[in-house]
Amino acid sequence: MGSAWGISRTMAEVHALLYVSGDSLCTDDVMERLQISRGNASMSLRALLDWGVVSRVHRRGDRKDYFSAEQDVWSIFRAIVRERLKRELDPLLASLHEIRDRENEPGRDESAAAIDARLEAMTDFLEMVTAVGDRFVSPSGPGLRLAASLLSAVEDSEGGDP
Amino acid sequence: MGSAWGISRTMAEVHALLYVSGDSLCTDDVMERLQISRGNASMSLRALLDWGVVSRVHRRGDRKDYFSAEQDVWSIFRAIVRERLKRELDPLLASLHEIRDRENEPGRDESAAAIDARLEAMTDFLEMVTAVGDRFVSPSGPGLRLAASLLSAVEDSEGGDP
DNA sequence: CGAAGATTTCAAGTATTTCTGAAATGACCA
DNA sequence: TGGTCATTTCAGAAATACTTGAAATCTTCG
Repeated sequence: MGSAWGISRTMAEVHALLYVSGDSLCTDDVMERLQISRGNASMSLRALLDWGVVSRVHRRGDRKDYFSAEQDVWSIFRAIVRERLKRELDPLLASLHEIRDRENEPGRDESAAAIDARLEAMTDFLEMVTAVGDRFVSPSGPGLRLAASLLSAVEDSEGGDP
Repeated sequence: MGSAWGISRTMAEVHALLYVSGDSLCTDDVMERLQISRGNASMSLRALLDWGVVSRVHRRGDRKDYFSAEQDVWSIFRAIVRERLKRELDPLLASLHEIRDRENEPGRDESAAAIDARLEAMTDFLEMVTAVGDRFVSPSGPGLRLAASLLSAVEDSEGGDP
């Protein structure tokens, strides 16, 4: 699956394998199917666990760990959005806040005020995006699904080309 | 600005410089401010033009090209979403279609059918996401802004913790 | 047309990320 | 408790991605 998902190629391959196969596979299965090293398989699986799109499964009478991928595409999508919001927006907002706090000191002239205005426009916007995103990404509630219904409704009601 | 935007660090820096400064700057300004090579500056600016978040400005009586960043945060966001949909979802969907076309040949057994079902679930989902995304990313129409109003309304009407 | 100045391209170098494989750690059972 | 098998870690190797700088190309003006 696309390598440009904000995750490494191998991680994407491992997820694709688990999702498509539908089964739970153990580390050795993954290594063999994808021809990757044990360490790589282990790290990729752990990362997928952290993303919440893969879960560990124990088989009775077997000491190995097995892994299976979440099968609901909505859950997968939510997990991906959640993780990417966290990784991409949060650090950016943190930096913007830091800058804002630092800026309230010296002799402020006209152009500094204009700069601040632009930074604030960006900050406010990203805070709004984060707030909306968090709402739909939260594990409980109608969340993203409801959002999509609304968006689809808008799409349908707009008719053809204007 | 965050380096994890799906674009390179330098490109992000160039955009941040142009956005924050508010002015139009020429290649040499960018090189000097960010201490980067001419080639790098040129390539980054071109990429930003491709993304549609920076535009070329000509000053009469001056042969140099000047560049200025889009100032409307909504437009910036739309451009980023548009480009990322194109780069991340489109290739993925293309692969899925290719697989689907290839799969309709040999002796199909039970597990092959199950695999196809999963691939189709994913394909359908991504097509839906693309369709909704395209609608809101399209240059004309209320687009994303309307979407956000709707999403905000939902957010507000949900009240506090259930 | 030709010179001057600006931009783009690209091979080579540098930096960053990812992968490997073996050693260390952990888990279970007799 | 010690042995066996599975998992995790991590330093170095390999693969990617980014940057540079100079040559090639393009544009404008005299």
